[in-house]
Amino acid sequence: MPELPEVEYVARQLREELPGRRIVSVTVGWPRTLGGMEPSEFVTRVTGQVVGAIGRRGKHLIVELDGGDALVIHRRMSGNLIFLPPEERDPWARIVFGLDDGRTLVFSDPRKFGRTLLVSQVELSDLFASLGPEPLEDEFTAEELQARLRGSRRAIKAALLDQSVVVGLGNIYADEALFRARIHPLRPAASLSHEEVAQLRDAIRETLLMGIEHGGTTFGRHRDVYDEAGTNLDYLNVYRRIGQPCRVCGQPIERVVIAQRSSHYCPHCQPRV
DNA sequence: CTATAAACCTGCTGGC
DNA sequence: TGCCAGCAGGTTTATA
Repeated sequence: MPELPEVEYVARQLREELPGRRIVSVTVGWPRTLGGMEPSEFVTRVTGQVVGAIGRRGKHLIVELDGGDALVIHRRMSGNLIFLPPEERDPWARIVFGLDDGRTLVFSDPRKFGRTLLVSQVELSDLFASLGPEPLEDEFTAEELQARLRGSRRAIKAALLDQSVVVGLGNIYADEALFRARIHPLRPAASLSHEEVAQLRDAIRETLLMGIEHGGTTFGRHRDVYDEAGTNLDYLNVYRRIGQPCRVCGQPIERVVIAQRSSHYCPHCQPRV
């Protein structure tokens, strides 16, 4: 579920809560969430650590620990990081962190696709080695994007989902950005003019910023750390609006499958030519 | 390089 | 009401 806006929103919240807090207990409810590390090693290396800076790279949330290691959390499809109210239990708790202020932070993940990895600094950079530019940073220019699309004949939608082209976009925001740029999702990536790439670059940034502003898109399970849903669903133009009238021209929104994912677009505003 | 399918998992919705 | 098919915010790996 979570794409860049949902991860960034939660990162900002954790930045207000976690730095300086000591992790006093760790419980592993689903070992595979650790991505191969033995639960005993994870618990040993995390327990007693003091949280440092909170970061984000693409859809990965980074929690620095004072010993030099870092927790890298990827929520994948259904994961949430939530402060669990006292005396409440979460049926989907995969990892539970007890803090020195008495609170409990839970990695809650019904579908179990999410990952909470403990990595050294070296492992961290290896993990991110093949990731593309951050779309909200200055490095993400139209020239940079065009360079990464050059020579690619696959559908632009598929290219936008590829985290080595640009990080942070998922199925919702890729569709929304293409609508905002008025580009059909099946257009071959390298067929976009420089003008169109420039529009797309701007559209990506605006779409993501809007998502962050609204606390992310919730149509299913996305919640922030206080268990609140985001409101960005109300502002979407095409995603999950099949058959409904385009907010710009009134034509019904259509669906096509690209890279095994539902893609939503307006046939009038986003011409195939 | 590109495309496609399957795998990893559980839960919700809609149709009959 | 009950059951089943289909679908869901992501990523990796295998196969053609």
